[in-house]
Amino acid sequence: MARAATTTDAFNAVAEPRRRQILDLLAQRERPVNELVDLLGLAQPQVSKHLRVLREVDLVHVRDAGRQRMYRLNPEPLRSIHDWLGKYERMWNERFDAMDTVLEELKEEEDHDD
Amino acid sequence: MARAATTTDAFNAVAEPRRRQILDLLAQRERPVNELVDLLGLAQPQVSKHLRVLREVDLVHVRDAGRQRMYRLNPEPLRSIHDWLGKYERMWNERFDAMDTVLEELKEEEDHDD
DNA sequence: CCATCGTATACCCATAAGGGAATACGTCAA
DNA sequence: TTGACGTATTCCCTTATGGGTATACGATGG
Repeated sequence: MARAATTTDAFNAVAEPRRRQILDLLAQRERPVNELVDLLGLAQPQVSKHLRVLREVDLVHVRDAGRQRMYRLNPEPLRSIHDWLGKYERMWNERFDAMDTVLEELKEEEDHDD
Repeated sequence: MARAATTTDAFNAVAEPRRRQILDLLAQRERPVNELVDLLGLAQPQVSKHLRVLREVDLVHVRDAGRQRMYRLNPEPLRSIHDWLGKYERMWNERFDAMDTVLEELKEEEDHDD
């Protein structure tokens, strides 16, 4: 089996930097394709393709405006990612007590942990 | 160009469900490979391969313990994902005022938004 | 020193990615 | 109607995934 399709879920869709850029731009306001093309410095077809992926995972909504297509962000699917991260968030925020930390570090050294 | 390597960053590494499962299991405690194999119901080589990816993006640390290799979670890289999501979090939490919401919905209908 | 355990690597395969380039399609202006 | 504009789709190509299977490798127990 090959790698899961980028359209499988938000996780896969968002793994691509360009698509994250697009979302970042749409986070500010609704935009037509050409505007994204200009801002990204990418060829129009690739932008359309990225938008297709984002559409398929429902991260963006489209609205016809004459011959233009206005793309708008739909942050909802990102929530699933955020939810998954939830259980880890405390791990990097939480202040582990000094004892454990020191023991961890010592252990790593003597075991040549990489 | 092909898709970015899974080892490019945490985003790509975590896009694979199996790898998320592995992280979930390691979130509980440090574990040797075989234990993960049993818990995941995957073949040992695939588990080792997934662990390799996770190692390369520094999401896990290894420690030699005799003939076993104990894998431990390192949540740090997940932070970059969390940080990126930060700017969107308010969008799905924030209470948009009723007016905007209604206008949005009406607009979608008349434009046959998909 | 040898056999075995626990893991990692090497191969083979089918699948699809993302960029480039050409082209199809719908809408609007003249 | 025609032509230009804005966008989507198609095709080509290179690359690497992830699973399957076989095998290599280091450590341990006899």
